[in-house]
Amino acid sequence: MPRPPASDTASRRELILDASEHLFATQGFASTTIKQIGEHAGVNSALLYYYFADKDTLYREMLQRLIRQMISFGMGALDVAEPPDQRLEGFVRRQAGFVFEHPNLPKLMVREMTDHEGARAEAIITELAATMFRGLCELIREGQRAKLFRADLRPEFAAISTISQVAYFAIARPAVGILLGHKRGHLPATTVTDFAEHAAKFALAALAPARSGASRRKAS
Amino acid sequence: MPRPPASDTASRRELILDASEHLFATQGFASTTIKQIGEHAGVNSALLYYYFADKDTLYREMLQRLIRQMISFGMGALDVAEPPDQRLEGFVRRQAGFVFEHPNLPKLMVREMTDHEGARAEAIITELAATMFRGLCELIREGQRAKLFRADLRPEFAAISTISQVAYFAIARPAVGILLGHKRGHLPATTVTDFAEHAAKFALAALAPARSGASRRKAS
DNA sequence: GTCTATACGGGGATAGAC
DNA sequence: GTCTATCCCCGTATAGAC
Repeated sequence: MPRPPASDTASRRELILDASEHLFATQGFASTTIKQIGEHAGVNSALLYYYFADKDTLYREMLQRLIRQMISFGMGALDVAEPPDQRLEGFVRRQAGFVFEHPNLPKLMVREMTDHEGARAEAIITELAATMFRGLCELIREGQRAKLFRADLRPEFAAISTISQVAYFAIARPAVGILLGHKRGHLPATTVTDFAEHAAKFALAALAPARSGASRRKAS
Repeated sequence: MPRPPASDTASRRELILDASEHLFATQGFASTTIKQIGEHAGVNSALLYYYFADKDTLYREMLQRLIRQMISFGMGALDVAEPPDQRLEGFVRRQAGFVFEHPNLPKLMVREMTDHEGARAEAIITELAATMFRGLCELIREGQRAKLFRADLRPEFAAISTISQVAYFAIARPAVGILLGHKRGHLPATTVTDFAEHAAKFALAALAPARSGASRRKAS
């Protein structure tokens, strides 16, 4: 029974995926070398070719693993029994939580877009469209039917605007720090949570009916 | 495709910058080779080393040229004699116009963020912060003082939320196409302009006072 | 399964002719 | 200023020992 040393519970394969996720995210596909990944994972670089056909296959498997995680996490905020406005607020918070706990995700997604026009991630994005994005659009439609949200916004566009705030903040984080007047690279942790709260509020305000008769609890 | 043989007007140097802008934006720094740039520019690749010290210097000069263009363009929407809400709407439209006419810009900015945490673009982003971003924040503050905008949003955060919509749409364009249910890569041109209009409306709705009636806000 | 050693090609950069 | 030719490193991927 081939058992790795007690120190690493994770299989070598998982270690390789972990290391490649980090390196591909921070350096990009082309700049990351097989040898670097092996070094980071603590295995010999030739071993990568035992588990994965080539560099590209390794990349795809890594990406798929990560996005699956995000989808299951994001759906958790949509599948709850709460009114649409609360669910939307919860979704934005949850999006922020995930993105800032997994900074690799926005980086990798963005690289996909710019490097290949999303070609390598098409299947995954389609999955995303059918689950999380569709759920968010439905939520907005539901709020519109309930007169909680204004009806003169296209739900899909409103969904993109909602998502975009936290997504952009995460992607452009280094620039955001500078824009907000901080020293390079060091954005206080409170700013991040503050912005998540702001983003939820901003989206809800934009969606609120022009005549603000509708119920706005939030008496905290 | 290579440019036509050196038309007298554009210097070889400019041709090289043009080609590198396109290639760095679409392929990234590491994946773009000196030889490709030379080919695209219609000059011999060794000539790049006559005009630029090395690949990195070429990259920086290219980036600086592009961002200067954007700043001067963006400021045009802020320096007009109109009420804040109209100026904000104009700004978003102009941002969209520039970004979709210069698709290289969002790609390069995003690469900067992910590749080097913005390190190579720090000076330029600082410039951006001091001009365009500051202008946008001022605009929002002015609207707040004039009671046109709600006062319980941090101007800097509201500015980021405003910018983020179009920026994210441009960055994630391939994914956005899929999310909206189109065939891969082919987002109708009308969708782009429609979204720009939506983004301006969304931001103005979010900034609109909750209800001008005398309801006093709780201090939070 | 995991390692050592190496082939093979490609890319950045330089020398030097014109 | 612009080109031809070339050096040399480094990265992917494979062969094969253990």
